[in-house]
Amino acid sequence: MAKSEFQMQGANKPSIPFDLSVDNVVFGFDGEQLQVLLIRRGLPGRDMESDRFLMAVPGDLILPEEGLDEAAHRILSNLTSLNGIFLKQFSAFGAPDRVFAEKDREWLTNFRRYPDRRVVTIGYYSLVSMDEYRPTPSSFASRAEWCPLNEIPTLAFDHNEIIAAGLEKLREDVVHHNIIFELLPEKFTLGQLQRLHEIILGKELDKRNFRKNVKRMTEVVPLDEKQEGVLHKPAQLYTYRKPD
Amino acid sequence: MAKSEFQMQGANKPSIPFDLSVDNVVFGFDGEQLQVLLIRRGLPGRDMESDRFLMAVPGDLILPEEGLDEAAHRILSNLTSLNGIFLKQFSAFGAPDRVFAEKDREWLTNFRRYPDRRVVTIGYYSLVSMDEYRPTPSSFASRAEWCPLNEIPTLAFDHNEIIAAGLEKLREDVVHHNIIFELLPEKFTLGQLQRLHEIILGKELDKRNFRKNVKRMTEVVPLDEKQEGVLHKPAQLYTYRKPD
DNA sequence: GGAAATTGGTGTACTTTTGACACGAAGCCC
DNA sequence: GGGCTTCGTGTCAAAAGTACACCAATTTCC
Repeated sequence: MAKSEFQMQGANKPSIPFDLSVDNVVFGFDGEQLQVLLIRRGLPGRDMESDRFLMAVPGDLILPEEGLDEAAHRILSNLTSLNGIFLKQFSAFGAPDRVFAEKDREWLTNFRRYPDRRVVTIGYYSLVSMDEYRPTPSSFASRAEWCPLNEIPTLAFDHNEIIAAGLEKLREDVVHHNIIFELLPEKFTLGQLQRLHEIILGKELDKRNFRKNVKRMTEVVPLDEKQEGVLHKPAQLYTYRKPD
Repeated sequence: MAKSEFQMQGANKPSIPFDLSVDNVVFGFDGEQLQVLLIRRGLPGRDMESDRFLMAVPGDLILPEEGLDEAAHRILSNLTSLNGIFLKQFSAFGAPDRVFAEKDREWLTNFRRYPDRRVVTIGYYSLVSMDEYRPTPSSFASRAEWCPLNEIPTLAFDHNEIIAAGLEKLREDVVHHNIIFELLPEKFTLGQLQRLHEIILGKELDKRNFRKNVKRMTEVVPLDEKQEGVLHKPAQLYTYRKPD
């Protein structure tokens, strides 16, 4: 029927196809500060010392037959060996020139089959406790390292922007979705919980008021255990029980 | 350099390219209920009565050189003549088979150059006052109509899901981002504002408490005007002044 | 064994916000 | 003028938020 009429109207001009990718902003917490998981691109065991390519958030192209969430998990697992962690889609990034800066050209031509293709990426963020998940690089990651939020260098593509947007979304979600517990070890102290809130929200909180509020949350339950191996009074340990 | 090595590792398997689209969930409010803008697909002035194709949310493929937000505005404008309205990206939808249901096959083969291509779509939602924006169909929309939220038929692709997800996001944003004023005419009464909240949130609110809260919002300012042409006591009109 | 250093853990008084609740006023229609 | 409809207002009690200071438990160092 009217195919040609519609083509004239712009309904299907796109002839240059898109590539689609996923980028994972993984936040980690070590009890002190908030960090982001970055990879150094290269070959594992070979380009360990190379800084020829910019660091990046772990991300890659989506395969033709996988869903978005599925891709995010696979790619994170491929590059960093982190499996089964919480990942949440937060935004798509699609500026037409987002991968075409000069700084990214060499990498693209070496590592992508179609280096001139526009790439739209779906951003996911994640939270993990740094104690419980140790990333180890593989695939095209020669290294996978935690980097403190305020020491992030210039990254590949628009990854600095993506991290900023992920952090903003994280802040929103922490307040409204109890998402913060994904970032803590299974057993945690109220001190850790409070420090984490303070770091994510970027402001200090009153200890007594904070604890008053936590005690009102029935999901946070005290354990029969205390902290060990610390150089001060050991704290009560708590855990988070997900509501049904 | 190592291109072939990486290809072996799956870094760039995708050979089937993706198409990328935008879908706009436009919510409208008429003072009574919440509606969604749907298009009937066909040729304007020709397929007016045809129900051969399912209705859909206004969406289309992104052009090779336009940004995502840009695409969303262009497409909405093309299909419905709605210009310059608030649009906010809320989620990407990328199930591998999302456009391949039987119900959608005929349309795809007629209207898309590559009907077998996987299509990932970026969802945007929008709010408009139905008084101020009257959609008129064009491009491949033969009609553009408001449809009450609870009367939405089975739509094309996964558009029913997209609307549901958009509504959920809208609910979140209404509470935290003063987004609700995009949906009201420039001048509105507190009664309208309250009804709109009630409809979006799906619960009743106490009138006096509601007004107490609104009066604490400095962005909502009373005008020197009253409602006219209503068959009861006319209400004070207010307007919303965006903060800097 | 005692002092210093460090973080853990607790309660009270005040202010602000939330939530429940009922009735007269203003305008239209007849 | 009576009936209908929506507008517009205040109070009280309960809950939540905020500001604030000290002793306790443990390790380390002497």
